[in-house]
Formats: sequence, structure tokens, C-alpha cells
Amino acid sequence: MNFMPIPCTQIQETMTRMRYFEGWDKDLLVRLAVGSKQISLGKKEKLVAKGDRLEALYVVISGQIRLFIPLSNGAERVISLAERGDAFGEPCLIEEEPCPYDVVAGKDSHLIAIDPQIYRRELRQSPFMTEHTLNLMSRRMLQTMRDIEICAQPSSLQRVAHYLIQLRPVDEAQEFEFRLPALKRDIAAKLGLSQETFSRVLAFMAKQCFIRVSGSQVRVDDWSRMLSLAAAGCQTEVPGKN
Amino acid sequence: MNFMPIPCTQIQETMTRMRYFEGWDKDLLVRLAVGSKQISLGKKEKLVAKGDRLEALYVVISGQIRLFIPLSNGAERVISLAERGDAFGEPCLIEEEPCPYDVVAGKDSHLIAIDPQIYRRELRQSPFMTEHTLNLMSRRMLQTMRDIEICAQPSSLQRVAHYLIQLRPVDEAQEFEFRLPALKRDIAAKLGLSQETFSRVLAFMAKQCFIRVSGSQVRVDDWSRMLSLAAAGCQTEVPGKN
DNA sequence: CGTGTCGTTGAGCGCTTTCAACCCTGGTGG
DNA sequence: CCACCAGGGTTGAAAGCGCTCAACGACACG
Repeated sequence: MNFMPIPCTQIQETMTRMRYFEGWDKDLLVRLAVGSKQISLGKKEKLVAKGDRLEALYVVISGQIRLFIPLSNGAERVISLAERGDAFGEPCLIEEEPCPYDVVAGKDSHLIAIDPQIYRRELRQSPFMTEHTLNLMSRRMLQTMRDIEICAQPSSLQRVAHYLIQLRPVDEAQEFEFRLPALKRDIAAKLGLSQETFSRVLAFMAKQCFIRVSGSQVRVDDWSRMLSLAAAGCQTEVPGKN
Repeated sequence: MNFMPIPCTQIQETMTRMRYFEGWDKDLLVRLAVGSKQISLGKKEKLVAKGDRLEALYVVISGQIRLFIPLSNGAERVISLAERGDAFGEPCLIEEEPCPYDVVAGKDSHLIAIDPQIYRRELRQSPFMTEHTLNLMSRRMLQTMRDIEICAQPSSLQRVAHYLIQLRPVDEAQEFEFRLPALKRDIAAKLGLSQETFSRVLAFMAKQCFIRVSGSQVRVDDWSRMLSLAAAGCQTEVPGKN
């Protein structure tokens, strides 16, 4: 980890460009920028260990940050993959509780680290910021519920189907193509599957001809089958020997 | 479902006694009570279906309310079991999004239903209420992370061990006794296990002599073994044939 | 051209689920 | 007072699904 000696004004300038601070009062940003630092993280570098107290509110400038719960067998359960404009750690700072997940860079990354004292002080004094943060937390909570729903699906096939479905923009037509938003390994870890199982399920779906996969590029040809899979389970063959 | 014709003043009086409203301004409660209703739910009666728009903010007066995601195989994943003083639905109301879970009474129950328009209006106008709700959501989010951690454990033994561990009050001694906070069936559904597996795991732990189970009464004799189980996995025998 | 990372594929095992029957307890009514 | 019933829980047997381990393949990068 590398604290970069960046002048406060430049940090504040960077904050302006972050989605997270969209619509925030300029004076508020100035006060938050005081005592903030910019941090560089190399790939695989750990920023926070599960159980640590957070030393800042973190906002991702670039790269990708993996939030995950380490499991006893060495595997991980990915909670979130934070990218440019995302932030994390608000609940821990607000409640002054230890962090429930590990935080590790998935790629070389840059972050803003906002001083927790100042963060809390401004949060107390700015009704706007409080309301804004409440809205954010509500959205996060609903997203978390969707994630839980996906992980709760009884079969791997359904988990993947649910996952792919919720990737689709709402206004999309019958078929569409996109690229997976992260490494397959990390997506698998978010779905509560092993990398191998995830790979097999994708291969199975491809063989059944309702998706085509090439690297991280995915094209869904038949949404109706995908939807019925997600809803109903596996009347079709299972992804074993085929 | 039964809307009980209760005068506004009495509802407000009831609200006073709810933990949820502890420390709230009296005028605020009066305004919230206007347009609020009291609701009776019989056991197994459904209040909200997944996907519905919430018609109120709900606060539990008595009984038990199950929030769960219905699964394709007929099973459910319990998100929360709300009891006296608990509330639910804030994120949906704030974001005006459909409810991500089913809401069903686990026992005969009574609830306060606060009008969503009024709730949002007061939330907008009261910085206190906004801050209070933000704190609440933060606590909920951290609790949800703990739940996810439990469900993410790779073996049923570890899931149950984690669950039992986090039931323990922090100041408790080496051994302690308590009663399970819900039906075993519902606890199992919260852990992402079938009822049968949960039962077998408890039986296994009892046979190994670090807990004793009698109905919903549980006594843990050996926390160190419990903790090592949760951390390490299953070096000991597995709960199959014993 | 080696090396590292990411992903795929294969084989085998074992845990969890499923389905079924059974047990136990508390409540109810004759 | 006891027979009966319903709901909750336990136990057994069988099978399938996902995990693990391992080897291999593809691709990028120095």
C-alpha cells in the first residue's frame, strides 16, 4: 500500500469527478478532502482484513476492489466488486464496528481515503449528506437482497440463470450480448459456486444453445428458456455428462 | 388480514412503547400515527408477496413475522424473523421499489402500518429521523453481512456452529444455556439448510457432547470445540453414520 | 520462448437433499 | 381421563449435485 502525497486541493478535484459525490455541495467536499489521502494498491494487495477497524471511508478512483468473506477452506464469498465511483465502509464507520469482510485489490487500483472522524463529523452536521447516504444504503440493501436470492437458489444452473438475468438492462430486446463484469472466478465466488462448477454451467448452457460464450463475452439467444430455467429449476438435463 | 379500527391516539400510544420509536419526538409520533392502522394477522397469513409495492412501513407489536425469499423448489430462504419492536420495509419505501421478500406471519401477530406517504414526508423533514434510520440501516447491513457469512460456510456443521456462536451474548461464560429464538424449521431456512440436515447436525453435536439439546432448549458445554469447529471445518468425524 | 494467470475438463467422492415413515408433544373434545 | 389429531421434529435410505484434486489448455506479457 502506498500513500500518495497529493495536495488536498487535487484530491478534492478528483472527488468532484466521482459519481459517489455527484450533487454534493462544494464546501462539503472541501471539508471532506481535508485529511483525505490518495492510496495506490497493487493487484492482490490487502487493504483491510476482516475484523479490522476501518481507517477511512474508501472511494474507488480506478481499478477493482474485491470485498469478500474469507472461508475456512481457503475459498472466499465475494460480497461486492467495487469499481470507479463506488465506495464502501459506511456502515462500519457509522456504527464503529469492525469490518465484516476482507478488502483486496483485484487489479492495480487507486482510492481516496477519507478521514473517519471528519466523515462522521460532516455526516452529523449535514442533513443532505445523511439523507444521501440513507438512500445509498437503501439501494445497497436491496441489491444485497437480490444477491442473497441468487445465492439461495437450490441448483447451480438456477444460480447462474438468475445472475445472467439480472445483468440484463431492463430495456433490452430478446437477445443481447455483453461482457462479464469481472473474472469468472470472482463471479463464481459471488454466486457461491466453485470456479469449476460455474465454468461447467456456462458450457452446459452453451451446449443447449441458449447462450454463446467466448472468453468473457456472452451472448444470450433465448431469454424465455433462461427465464423458465430460473423460475422452474431443472426439467431439462443436468450439467453433468453430455 | 384484519384492519382493526383503532383510534389514532391509541396507535400513537402503542408506538411510544415500541423499541423502534425509542427517543423519537412526540410530535413526530403524532404525525406518523395519523393515517396509521393496526393490523391483525393470523398464523400463516401473508401480508406481502415478493414483488409487491409496500403499502406501509410495518412495525411488529406482537407475534412473529417471517421475511423470506420463496425458492423454486417450494423451500424458502428466511431473511429475518421480526418480533415485537422490529420493523421492516424501510428500503423499499425509501427507494419506492418492490419488496424483495414474502412477508408471512409465523404466529398470530399484530402490527402497526404507517402510511408510506406520511412516512416519506416525515423522513424528508426530520433530520433526526433520517439520521436514526441511517443508523438502523447500518446495523441491519452489518447483521446481514453476518448472516451471509454464516450461509457461506461450506459445511452444514460450520454453518450451525457459526449460528450458535453468534447467539451467545458477548459477556457470557464458558457454558451457557438458551432457547432457540424460532422454530427449528425457520432457523434451518435461515441457515440455508433443510430442516432434516439441521436436526442431524444438532444430534451430531449432542452425540459429540459439546451441546445438549432438549426441544428448543440448548446448552453449550464446550465453547472451545464449537469455536474450533467454526474456524477449522471438520477434522472430526462427519455427521453421517455414528 | 518461458512464465504466470485464467479457465476448462475429467474423475471420484461425499455431503446435502429428498422422500418417507415414524415419534413426540400439546391441545381438544367426548 | 383418555383417545385422537395436528404440528413440529427426528430418523432412515437412496441418489444426485457440487466440490476437490489434478492435469491440461489458452492467452498475455516480459
